[in-house]
Amino acid sequence: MNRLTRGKLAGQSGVNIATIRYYEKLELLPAPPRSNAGYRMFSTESVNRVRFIKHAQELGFSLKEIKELLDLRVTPVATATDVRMRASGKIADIGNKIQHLRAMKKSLERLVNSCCGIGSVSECPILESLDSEEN
Amino acid sequence: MNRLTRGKLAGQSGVNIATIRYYEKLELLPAPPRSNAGYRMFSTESVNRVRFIKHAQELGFSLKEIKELLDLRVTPVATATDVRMRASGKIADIGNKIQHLRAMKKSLERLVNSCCGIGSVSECPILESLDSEEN
DNA sequence: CTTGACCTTGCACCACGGTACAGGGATTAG
DNA sequence: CTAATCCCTGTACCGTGGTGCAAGGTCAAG
Repeated sequence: MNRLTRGKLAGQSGVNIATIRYYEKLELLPAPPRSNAGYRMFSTESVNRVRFIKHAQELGFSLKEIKELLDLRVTPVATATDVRMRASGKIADIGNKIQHLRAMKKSLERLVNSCCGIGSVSECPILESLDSEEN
Repeated sequence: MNRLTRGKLAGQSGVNIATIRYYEKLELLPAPPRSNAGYRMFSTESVNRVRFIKHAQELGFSLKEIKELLDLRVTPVATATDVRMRASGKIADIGNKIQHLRAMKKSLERLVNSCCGIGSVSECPILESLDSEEN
Protein backbone atom coordinates (compact mmCIF):
# COMPACT_ATOMS: atom_id res chain seq x y z
CA MET A 1 0.00 0.00 0.00
CA ASN A 2 1.89 3.06 -1.23
CA ARG A 3 1.43 6.41 0.46
CA LEU A 4 0.57 9.90 -0.75
CA THR A 5 1.92 13.33 0.18
CA ARG A 6 -0.54 16.09 0.86
CA GLY A 7 -0.09 17.53 -2.62
CA LYS A 8 -0.67 14.15 -4.27
CA LEU A 9 -3.82 13.57 -2.24
CA ALA A 10 -5.12 17.02 -3.12
CA GLY A 11 -4.35 16.47 -6.80
CA GLN A 12 -5.93 13.05 -6.99
CA SER A 13 -9.07 14.06 -5.15
CA GLY A 14 -9.45 17.37 -6.96
CA VAL A 15 -9.23 19.82 -4.09
CA ASN A 16 -6.84 22.57 -3.07
CA ILE A 17 -3.82 21.45 -1.07
CA ALA A 18 -4.78 23.74 1.81
CA THR A 19 -8.18 22.08 2.01
CA ILE A 20 -6.54 18.84 3.11
CA ARG A 21 -5.02 20.55 6.11
CA TYR A 22 -8.35 22.17 6.88
CA TYR A 23 -10.16 18.80 6.79
CA GLU A 24 -7.50 17.29 9.02
CA LYS A 25 -8.04 20.09 11.53
CA LEU A 26 -11.80 19.42 11.53
CA GLU A 27 -11.11 15.69 11.94
CA LEU A 28 -12.80 14.86 8.68
CA LEU A 29 -9.52 13.18 7.77
CA PRO A 30 -7.63 11.27 10.49
CA ALA A 31 -4.18 12.71 11.29
CA PRO A 32 -1.92 10.65 9.05
CA PRO A 33 1.45 9.14 10.02
CA ARG A 34 4.46 11.31 9.21
CA SER A 35 7.73 10.63 7.43
CA ASN A 36 11.04 11.30 9.19
CA ALA A 37 10.98 14.81 7.80
CA GLY A 38 7.47 15.41 9.11
CA TYR A 39 5.69 14.94 5.79
CA ARG A 40 2.13 13.61 5.93
CA MET A 41 1.80 10.09 4.49
CA PHE A 42 -1.79 9.49 3.44
CA SER A 43 -3.20 6.13 2.47
CA THR A 44 -4.73 5.81 -0.99
CA GLU A 45 -8.06 5.32 0.80
CA SER A 46 -7.97 9.00 1.69
CA VAL A 47 -8.72 9.91 -1.91
CA ASN A 48 -12.13 8.26 -1.63
CA ARG A 49 -12.68 9.92 1.70
CA VAL A 50 -12.08 13.39 0.29
CA ARG A 51 -14.26 12.67 -2.74
CA PHE A 52 -17.02 11.48 -0.46
CA ILE A 53 -16.82 14.74 1.47
CA LYS A 54 -17.05 16.84 -1.69
CA HIS A 55 -20.00 14.85 -3.05
CA ALA A 56 -21.87 15.01 0.22
CA GLN A 57 -21.37 18.78 0.26
CA GLU A 58 -22.92 19.09 -3.17
CA LEU A 59 -25.93 17.31 -1.75
CA GLY A 60 -26.44 19.94 0.92
CA PHE A 61 -24.65 18.38 3.89
CA SER A 62 -22.48 20.66 6.04
CA LEU A 63 -19.00 19.53 7.05
CA LYS A 64 -20.34 18.96 10.54
CA GLU A 65 -23.05 16.65 9.22
CA ILE A 66 -20.53 14.87 7.00
CA LYS A 67 -18.36 14.25 10.04
CA GLU A 68 -21.39 12.69 11.72
CA LEU A 69 -21.96 10.47 8.68
CA LEU A 70 -18.34 9.37 8.67
CA ASP A 71 -18.29 8.82 12.41
CA LEU A 72 -21.14 6.34 12.09
CA ARG A 73 -18.58 3.88 10.74
CA VAL A 74 -16.25 3.86 13.67
CA THR A 75 -18.44 4.23 16.68
CA PRO A 76 -17.81 1.41 19.17
CA VAL A 77 -20.15 -1.52 19.56
CA ALA A 78 -21.32 -0.33 22.95
CA THR A 79 -23.41 2.36 21.26
CA ALA A 80 -24.81 0.26 18.43
CA THR A 81 -28.35 1.36 19.16
CA ASP A 82 -27.33 5.00 19.06
CA VAL A 83 -25.51 4.47 15.78
CA ARG A 84 -28.56 2.81 14.31
CA MET A 85 -30.75 5.69 15.43
CA ARG A 86 -28.47 8.33 13.99
CA ALA A 87 -28.08 6.42 10.76
CA SER A 88 -31.83 6.08 10.50
CA GLY A 89 -32.16 9.81 11.00
CA LYS A 90 -29.70 10.45 8.19
CA ILE A 91 -31.56 8.00 5.97
CA ALA A 92 -34.77 9.88 6.62
CA ASP A 93 -33.05 13.20 5.86
CA ILE A 94 -31.78 11.81 2.59
CA GLY A 95 -35.23 10.47 1.73
CA ASN A 96 -36.69 13.93 2.23
CA LYS A 97 -34.02 15.49 0.06
CA ILE A 98 -34.80 13.01 -2.70
CA GLN A 99 -38.51 13.82 -2.50
CA HIS A 100 -37.84 17.56 -2.73
CA LEU A 101 -35.49 17.08 -5.66
CA ARG A 102 -38.00 14.93 -7.48
CA ALA A 103 -40.64 17.61 -7.05
CA MET A 104 -38.27 20.29 -8.33
CA LYS A 105 -37.32 18.13 -11.28
CA LYS A 106 -40.96 17.55 -12.16
CA SER A 107 -41.65 21.29 -12.02
CA LEU A 108 -38.72 22.05 -14.27
CA GLU A 109 -39.79 19.36 -16.71
CA ARG A 110 -43.25 20.87 -16.84
CA LEU A 111 -41.63 24.26 -17.44
CA VAL A 112 -39.59 22.91 -20.33
CA ASN A 113 -42.47 21.00 -21.89
CA SER A 114 -45.32 23.44 -21.48
CA CYS A 115 -43.87 26.93 -21.51
CA CYS A 116 -41.01 26.98 -23.87
CA GLY A 117 -42.58 24.80 -26.51
CA ILE A 118 -43.23 25.79 -30.09
CA GLY A 119 -46.20 27.90 -29.03
CA SER A 120 -43.84 30.16 -27.10
CA VAL A 121 -46.09 31.01 -24.18
CA SER A 122 -44.86 34.17 -22.50
CA GLU A 123 -46.10 33.59 -18.96
CA CYS A 124 -44.52 30.53 -17.41
CA PRO A 125 -45.94 28.88 -14.28
CA ILE A 126 -43.88 29.42 -11.18
CA LEU A 127 -41.58 26.72 -9.95
CA GLU A 128 -44.04 25.65 -7.33
CA SER A 129 -42.65 22.32 -6.24
CA LEU A 130 -42.08 23.20 -2.65
CA ASP A 131 -44.93 25.29 -1.36
CA SER A 132 -45.86 23.08 1.56
CA GLU A 133 -46.60 24.74 4.90
CA GLU A 134 -44.29 22.68 7.00
CA ASN A 135 -40.81 21.77 5.81
CA MET B 1 -54.95 40.35 -2.42
CA ASN B 2 -53.76 41.65 0.95
CA ARG B 3 -50.17 42.69 1.48
CA LEU B 4 -47.51 41.77 3.99
CA THR B 5 -44.93 43.85 5.82
CA ARG B 6 -41.39 42.59 5.93
CA GLY B 7 -41.83 41.20 9.42
CA LYS B 8 -45.02 39.35 8.45
CA LEU B 9 -43.34 37.84 5.41
CA ALA B 10 -40.37 36.75 7.51
CA GLY B 11 -42.66 35.25 10.14
CA GLN B 12 -44.85 33.38 7.67
CA SER B 13 -41.93 31.99 5.70
CA GLY B 14 -39.87 31.10 8.74
CA VAL B 15 -36.78 33.25 8.19
CA ASN B 16 -35.12 36.13 10.00
CA ILE B 17 -36.47 39.57 9.12
CA ALA B 18 -33.02 40.70 7.98
CA THR B 19 -32.85 37.80 5.54
CA ILE B 20 -35.71 39.33 3.54
CA ARG B 21 -33.74 42.49 2.96
CA TYR B 22 -30.70 40.42 2.04
CA TYR B 23 -32.68 38.43 -0.54
CA GLU B 24 -34.09 41.64 -1.97
CA LYS B 25 -30.56 43.00 -2.37
CA LEU B 26 -29.53 39.83 -4.23
CA GLU B 27 -32.66 40.13 -6.41
CA LEU B 28 -33.99 36.81 -5.21
CA LEU B 29 -37.10 38.76 -4.23
CA PRO B 30 -38.29 41.56 -6.52
CA ALA B 31 -38.24 45.02 -4.92
CA PRO B 32 -41.79 45.33 -3.59
CA PRO B 33 -44.00 48.44 -3.81
CA ARG B 34 -43.83 50.73 -0.78
CA SER B 35 -46.47 52.32 1.41
CA ASN B 36 -46.58 56.10 1.87
CA ALA B 37 -44.29 55.72 4.85
CA GLY B 38 -41.83 53.67 2.81
CA TYR B 39 -42.83 50.29 4.23
CA ARG B 40 -42.37 47.28 1.94
CA MET B 41 -45.68 45.75 0.82
CA PHE B 42 -45.12 42.13 -0.18
CA SER B 43 -47.66 39.99 -1.97
CA THR B 44 -48.70 36.76 -0.29
CA GLU B 45 -46.96 34.97 -3.17
CA SER B 46 -43.66 36.04 -1.66
CA VAL B 47 -44.10 33.53 1.15
CA ASN B 48 -43.88 30.68 -1.36
CA ARG B 49 -40.92 32.31 -3.00
CA VAL B 50 -38.96 32.49 0.25
CA ARG B 51 -39.89 28.91 1.13
CA PHE B 52 -38.74 27.77 -2.28
CA ILE B 53 -35.39 29.46 -1.71
CA LYS B 54 -34.89 27.79 1.67
CA HIS B 55 -35.82 24.35 0.34
CA ALA B 56 -33.54 24.68 -2.65
CA GLN B 57 -30.71 25.66 -0.31
CA GLU B 58 -31.21 22.50 1.72
CA LEU B 59 -30.78 20.57 -1.51
CA GLY B 60 -27.35 22.05 -2.12
CA PHE B 61 -28.14 24.95 -4.45
CA SER B 62 -26.33 28.24 -3.82
CA LEU B 63 -28.30 31.49 -3.80
CA LYS B 64 -26.76 32.28 -7.17
CA GLU B 65 -28.01 28.99 -8.62
CA ILE B 66 -31.42 29.56 -7.05
CA LYS B 67 -31.59 32.94 -8.73
CA GLU B 68 -30.89 31.20 -12.03
CA LEU B 69 -33.68 28.72 -11.36
CA LEU B 70 -36.11 31.51 -10.53
CA ASP B 71 -35.04 33.58 -13.52
CA LEU B 72 -36.00 30.72 -15.83
CA ARG B 73 -39.62 31.70 -15.23
CA VAL B 74 -39.43 35.25 -16.44
CA THR B 75 -36.98 35.16 -19.28
CA PRO B 76 -38.58 36.63 -22.41
CA VAL B 77 -39.84 34.46 -25.23
CA ALA B 78 -37.03 35.56 -27.50
CA THR B 79 -34.63 33.36 -25.59
CA ALA B 80 -36.89 30.35 -25.25
CA THR B 81 -34.24 28.01 -26.58
CA ASP B 82 -31.74 29.31 -24.08
CA VAL B 83 -34.25 28.90 -21.28
CA ARG B 84 -34.91 25.36 -22.36
CA MET B 85 -31.21 24.60 -22.41
CA ARG B 86 -30.59 26.05 -18.99
CA ALA B 87 -33.61 24.30 -17.55
CA SER B 88 -32.43 21.03 -19.04
CA GLY B 89 -29.04 21.56 -17.45
CA LYS B 90 -30.68 22.10 -14.07
CA ILE B 91 -32.81 19.00 -14.59
CA ALA B 92 -29.66 17.00 -15.27
CA ASP B 93 -27.99 18.45 -12.14
CA ILE B 94 -30.98 17.46 -10.07
CA GLY B 95 -30.98 13.98 -11.58
CA ASN B 96 -27.36 13.56 -10.57
CA LYS B 97 -28.06 14.75 -7.06
CA ILE B 98 -30.87 12.21 -6.78
CA GLN B 99 -28.59 9.40 -7.96
CA HIS B 100 -25.92 10.35 -5.43
CA LEU B 101 -28.44 10.57 -2.63
CA ARG B 102 -29.88 7.18 -3.52
CA ALA B 103 -26.42 5.65 -3.41
CA MET B 104 -25.73 7.25 -0.02
CA LYS B 105 -29.06 6.06 1.29
CA LYS B 106 -28.36 2.52 0.15
CA SER B 107 -24.96 2.56 1.84
CA LEU B 108 -26.46 3.78 5.08
CA GLU B 109 -29.18 1.16 4.92
CA ARG B 110 -26.55 -1.52 4.47
CA LEU B 111 -24.71 -0.05 7.45
CA VAL B 112 -27.81 -0.21 9.62
CA ASN B 113 -28.78 -3.72 8.53
CA SER B 114 -25.44 -5.44 8.44
CA CYS B 115 -23.16 -3.73 10.90
CA CYS B 116 -25.18 -2.68 13.83
CA GLY B 117 -27.41 -5.75 13.97
CA ILE B 118 -27.67 -8.14 16.86
CA GLY B 119 -24.30 -9.67 16.03
CA SER B 120 -22.67 -6.32 16.83
CA VAL B 121 -19.88 -6.38 14.27
CA SER B 122 -17.16 -3.96 15.28
CA GLU B 123 -15.71 -3.10 11.88
CA CYS B 124 -18.26 -1.39 9.68
CA PRO B 125 -17.81 -1.02 5.91
CA ILE B 126 -17.02 2.50 4.75
CA LEU B 127 -19.73 4.64 3.30
CA GLU B 128 -18.54 3.96 -0.18
CA SER B 129 -21.41 5.23 -2.26
CA LEU B 130 -19.50 7.88 -4.12
CA ASP B 131 -16.09 6.63 -5.06
CA SER B 132 -16.35 7.23 -8.79
CA GLU B 133 -13.38 8.77 -10.58
CA GLU B 134 -15.19 11.47 -12.44
CA ASN B 135 -17.90 13.57 -10.81
C1' DC C 1 26.00 20.71 -4.49
C1' DT C 2 22.87 23.84 -5.99
C1' DT C 3 18.26 24.93 -7.96
C1' DG C 4 13.55 24.20 -8.01
C1' DA C 5 9.69 21.96 -6.53
C1' DC C 6 7.89 20.07 -2.94
C1' DC C 7 6.83 19.95 2.28
C1' DT C 8 6.17 22.15 7.24
C1' DT C 9 3.92 25.76 10.46
C1' DG C 10 1.28 29.85 12.01
C1' DC C 11 -1.45 33.41 10.70
C1' DA C 12 -4.26 36.47 7.82
C1' DC C 13 -7.50 37.02 4.53
C1' DC C 14 -11.54 35.84 1.46
C1' DA C 15 -16.63 34.98 -0.22
C1' DC C 16 -21.05 33.45 1.09
C1' DG C 17 -25.07 33.69 3.71
C1' DG C 18 -26.75 35.81 6.87
C1' DT C 19 -27.56 38.67 11.57
C1' DA C 20 -27.24 42.61 14.80
C1' DC C 21 -27.15 47.33 16.00
C1' DA C 22 -27.78 52.33 16.02
C1' DG C 23 -30.50 56.20 15.08
C1' DG C 24 -34.56 57.63 13.44
C1' DG C 25 -39.77 57.55 11.71
C1' DA C 26 -44.70 55.22 11.63
C1' DT C 27 -48.50 52.95 13.73
C1' DT C 28 -51.38 50.89 17.09
C1' DA C 29 -53.09 49.64 21.91
C1' DG C 30 -54.46 51.50 26.05
C1' DC D 1 -51.36 61.34 24.14
C1' DT D 2 -47.94 58.26 25.00
C1' DA D 3 -45.58 53.85 25.12
C1' DA D 4 -44.69 49.81 22.79
C1' DT D 5 -43.91 47.84 18.70
C1' DC D 6 -43.26 47.81 14.33
C1' DC D 7 -40.66 49.79 10.10
C1' DC D 8 -36.66 52.35 7.62
C1' DT D 9 -31.44 52.88 6.43
C1' DG D 10 -26.46 52.20 6.72
C1' DT D 11 -22.93 49.70 8.59
C1' DA D 12 -20.55 46.24 11.16
C1' DC D 13 -20.11 41.82 12.63
C1' DC D 14 -20.48 36.56 12.59
C1' DG D 15 -19.85 31.35 11.33
C1' DT D 16 -18.67 28.27 7.57
C1' DG D 17 -15.59 26.69 4.31
C1' DG D 18 -11.86 27.48 2.56
C1' DT D 19 -7.26 30.02 0.44
C1' DG D 20 -2.84 32.59 0.44
C1' DC D 21 1.45 33.98 2.33
C1' DA D 22 5.84 34.06 4.79
C1' DA D 23 9.68 31.79 6.69
C1' DG D 24 11.84 27.88 6.80
C1' DG D 25 13.11 22.61 5.98
C1' DT D 26 13.49 18.54 2.39
C1' DC D 27 14.22 16.04 -1.66
C1' DA D 28 15.36 14.88 -6.59
C1' DA D 29 17.40 16.31 -11.06
C1' DG D 30 21.16 18.06 -13.38
